[in-house]
Amino acid sequence: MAATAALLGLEKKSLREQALAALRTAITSGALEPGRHMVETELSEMLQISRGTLREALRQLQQEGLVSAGARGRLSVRHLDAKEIRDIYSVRAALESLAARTLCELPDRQHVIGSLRAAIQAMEASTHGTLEERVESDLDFHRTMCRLTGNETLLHSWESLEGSIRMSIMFAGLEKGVRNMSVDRHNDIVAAIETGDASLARNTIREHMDSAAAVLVA
Amino acid sequence: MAATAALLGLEKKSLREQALAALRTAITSGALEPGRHMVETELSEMLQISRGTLREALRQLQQEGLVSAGARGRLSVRHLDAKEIRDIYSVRAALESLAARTLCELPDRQHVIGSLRAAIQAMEASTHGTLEERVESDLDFHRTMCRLTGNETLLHSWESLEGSIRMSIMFAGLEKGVRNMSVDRHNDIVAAIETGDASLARNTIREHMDSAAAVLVA
DNA sequence: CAGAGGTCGACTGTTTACAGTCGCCGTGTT
DNA sequence: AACACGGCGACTGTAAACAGTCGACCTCTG
Repeated sequence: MAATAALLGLEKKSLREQALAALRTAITSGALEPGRHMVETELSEMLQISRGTLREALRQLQQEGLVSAGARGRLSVRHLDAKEIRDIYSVRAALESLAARTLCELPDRQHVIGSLRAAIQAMEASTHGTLEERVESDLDFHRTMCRLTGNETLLHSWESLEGSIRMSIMFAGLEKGVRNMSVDRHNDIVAAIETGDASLARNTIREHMDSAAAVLVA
Repeated sequence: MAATAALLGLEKKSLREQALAALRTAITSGALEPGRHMVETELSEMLQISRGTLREALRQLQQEGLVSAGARGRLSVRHLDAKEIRDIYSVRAALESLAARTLCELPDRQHVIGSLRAAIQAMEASTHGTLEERVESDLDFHRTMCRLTGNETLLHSWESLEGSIRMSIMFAGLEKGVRNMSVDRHNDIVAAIETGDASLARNTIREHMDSAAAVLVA
């Protein structure tokens, strides 16, 4: 059946989406170092796709803030300085505060709490995994939080920022980046949401983000 | 000199940017009604550009949430319901709260206050103008607020939301949309920022956004 | 009449080709 | 030696062509 492929995540993505994913990974993994000029012909050959298809992917990457435009449309991998990382985390904090607050106001939070605890368990499971895996499970938790609000716009805004967040972590070094990802902190967030105390949840998120940003730029 | 053209805003934009602007206007003005299927060949002919160029613009529009993808990559003009408008305004409130709070924490706010008052004067000047002009000057004020923070990520996130905001106003009807745009309310915001009281500024913004959303979905 | 199959038309996904522009570098001039 | 100039190469902007897919409608068959 058709749904099987969908359930298994095997639906064949368009070349554009594959290219987009590949480029995102290449940038956030550091394979394409910050500041590097991205030559369309070069990349299209590298990814084995046409320039037209590549350009569509680049537009999306640009919107996500992973590449920035220079003179005459020349694109290059974005370079983040300390201030930009702080700025990114400010916006991230604002969005996730909204998420936490929204979740606090839901009448029935049991399902939400369950999903979040499952995400935390996934983090625990990856504690002794690679740094990349730990980052991944951490971002999963936060993305899940945004998704559970049911606010598509919020989720979309967060996902638009996700690339920048990844770059921030990568830029500061994965070791540093992972330092903020304690299970305890995330349990605090879930606990705050469980109480339904919106301002407590908001403050918990904010502290989490502030300390994360502080560690990253240190 | 080359700078002259730049200063006058006369630099020739790429066809993609022109197309993007044209499509944005067409959608937010209602010329392309919500739900309408956007046929690439049709639009490229209408705009007198090639499909490749058009597709790049469409990718950006998609990222901004003005068009949504259906089956097999079919794009259609996004249709907003009441919940989505509330959701959009929740995110907007979160972003602008951050903006207001950030401005409150600036050591020297005189320049900021001046720019914001100028934006309000522009609103006053358009009080008896067309509805579109009033919406424009209102959005200018809020965009300016985000820009003055110096947080490029915040500005970018807000601008990504701008199209959705415009659609919300358009969808609810311009008459309704304009109802929130009193000069007084905006003076309150500036006054709050001037005092430097971050939580006051935040609450002022939130109330402004909440009532705006309430009027729009009423 | 119902249903299987087949053709057609409308789109999107993707590639290839062409045009314009800017920087670089060698050459010739003063 | 310094500088103006002109050809060359590298890229991006734009257009046009090709390929695949899905639904609609029509037809043939039982």
